[in-house]
Amino acid sequence: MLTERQLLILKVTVDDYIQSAQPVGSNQLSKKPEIPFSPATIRNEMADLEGMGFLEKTHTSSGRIPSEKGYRYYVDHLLTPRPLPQQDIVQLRSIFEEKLTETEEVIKRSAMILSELTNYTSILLGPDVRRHIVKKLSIVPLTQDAAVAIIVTDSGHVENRVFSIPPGLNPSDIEKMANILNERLVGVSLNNLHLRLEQETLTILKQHVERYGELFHTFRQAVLLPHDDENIYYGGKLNILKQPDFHDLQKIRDLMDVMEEAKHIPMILPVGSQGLHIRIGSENTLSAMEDCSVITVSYDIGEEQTGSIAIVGPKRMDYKRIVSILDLLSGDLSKELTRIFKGT
Amino acid sequence: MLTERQLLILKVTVDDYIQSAQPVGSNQLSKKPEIPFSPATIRNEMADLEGMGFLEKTHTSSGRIPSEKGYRYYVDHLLTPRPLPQQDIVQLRSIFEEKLTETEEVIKRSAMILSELTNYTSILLGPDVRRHIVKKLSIVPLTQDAAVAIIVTDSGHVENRVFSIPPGLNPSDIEKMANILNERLVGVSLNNLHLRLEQETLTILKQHVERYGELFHTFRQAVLLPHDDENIYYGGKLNILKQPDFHDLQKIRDLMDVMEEAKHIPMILPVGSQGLHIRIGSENTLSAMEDCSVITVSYDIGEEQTGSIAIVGPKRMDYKRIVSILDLLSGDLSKELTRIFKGT
DNA sequence: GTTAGCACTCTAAGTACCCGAGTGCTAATA
DNA sequence: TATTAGCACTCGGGTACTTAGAGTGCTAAC
Repeated sequence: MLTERQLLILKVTVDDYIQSAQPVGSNQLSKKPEIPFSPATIRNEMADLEGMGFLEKTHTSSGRIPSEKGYRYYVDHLLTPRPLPQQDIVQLRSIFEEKLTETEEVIKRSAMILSELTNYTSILLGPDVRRHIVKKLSIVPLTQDAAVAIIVTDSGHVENRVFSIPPGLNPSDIEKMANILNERLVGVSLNNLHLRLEQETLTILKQHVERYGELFHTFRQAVLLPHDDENIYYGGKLNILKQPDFHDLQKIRDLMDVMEEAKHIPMILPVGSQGLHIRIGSENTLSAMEDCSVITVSYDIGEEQTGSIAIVGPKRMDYKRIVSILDLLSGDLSKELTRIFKGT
Repeated sequence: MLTERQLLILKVTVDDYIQSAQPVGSNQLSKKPEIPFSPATIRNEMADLEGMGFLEKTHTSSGRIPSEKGYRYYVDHLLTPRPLPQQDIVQLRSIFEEKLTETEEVIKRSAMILSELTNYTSILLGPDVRRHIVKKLSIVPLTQDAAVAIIVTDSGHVENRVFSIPPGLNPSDIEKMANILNERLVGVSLNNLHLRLEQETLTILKQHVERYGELFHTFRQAVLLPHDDENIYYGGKLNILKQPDFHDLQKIRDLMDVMEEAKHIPMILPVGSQGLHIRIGSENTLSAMEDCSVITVSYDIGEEQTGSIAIVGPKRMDYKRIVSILDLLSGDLSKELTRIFKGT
């Protein structure tokens, strides 16, 4: 459908615009060594490309900029991932320099380095805590009527929440309850915790603990409240302000707002999907992101768990570079986190 | 030094500018009901006030805006705190609507409501975790060579960190160590933890635990790494983008950068000081904040602990309102958090 | 002491103008 | 027939000029 020459011109146009942020004209292009045609020829081809919807003009006599369709074609067919410069690789690997022992620390660091390296905003999603397995459960009394419940998972993650104790309860009952819970709930995933709580544990509690009802109720409440935003990590939130593509303060505000809101995260990062994905402009479901492109990639922890990484930038994003970076990081991160998780 | 009339004109000028963000002219002022003088008289007085450095002009024939000295005089002598509208009080008190059991939750909620109510950015500092008292200490083994150390404090705060276990260590030694640590360290403040660790605990460990050296070292490392940024809470970080006073993207970036950086927080929030403080423009130590005013207030938790609240906005900030809000919140927060802390 | 009047100043908005980069089309060229 | 040179045309952005309006400082009258 597209001739060789059109492909070449499309590619160079997109590359140039990504680099310069300025509409690309035929004269400019003709000066490039890889383009041996005259400006007039280029004009003809560009007109065709515009007719087919790959390029656009900002006004009647301006150079061309890629349309969303143009970007889409570019990333689908014209992206030749070049190897990352050694310096970038070094910086990226510096994430793992000091052997960190906590998944969380590694992910935090990744978010930071990633944003430094790309100048865009990075969003990392940690492994789904709800699939972790309970390793230990304790209840530590604080005062007469409050205690803190602590759940340690196999990944080293610690969930804790304060809950109130019904007044006048026998302290030994709390201990009893903790023991029973430990016996019954170790080995269960956080996901299934509330199910198990109600099924098995309740009947046993009934037999051993006085006034189990109130205690159980308030404990259950505490344990179930989900901290859904606690495994989202950001890097370079302010990098948006660096992009010349964003000047409208209102739009910047909307964009930053949307990104920080935990409930929007599933719309940005496709939680389930494997591999690398690119969403350009209006391909994003959120209207505040219609001027952005998002590149996402998943990574693995052990055999079962996954997390994901997103880079949010302008449509005029350096796709080549970001894809290379995310490819590399996804692999490295999988290895490192699997190592930590398995405790090698 | 200043005549009654000058005081009145200064006050009304500042009030008007705070409200409108536009330079205030003599005609405008003369139309206000509280100002019974002619524009010419006002011009004369304003010229005097400018001569004394309380007012400024943006250009030769513009109206006046307050200088920093003008704001300073205004907040020191002309601030007549009017009672807060009922609606604001209701919204503010909604923080405590659902009886939250955790200090952290209450502070988070305060930060949010505060930013909604003021349209500025709020920064809240929780009580200094290092003064909390160890209530319980556990070590939960995760894998062959990693365990998580958990410290519960009297406030219900839970610190946890993964540390690595020297290979080939006898698991029972870890248990022994946990027991010894618990015996010796419960009741000690986090502040003194490392001191006690080295003094008392070490000698006892020596006697009971084989290869205590490595284990102790890696545990100590884990426990001491301070998470200094974990008790800073923000509300309305993006409110800066709403202010007409801020249009320079570079300055906005610098400002947001500075505020997010935990190490700058002591410069913004005077940690030790009691009561309410206002810092205007260049009175702030950080140059990125030279166009901002910061109002801070402290609050108490129990008899010993304190936290602080800061509101960051433009110099043209609604001082009256913010002072009233912070006054009220500081009291309410002290009461509520003391209640939670004491476990009443 | 206060105020009306007036000449003056400066900004912001509007208009006119030109320059340059870029285009589309036509006709000449290889 | 595909490519290119030539040319008229378009449009944004910069510069210069004008005008309206809000505000000032000063002087003289009240």
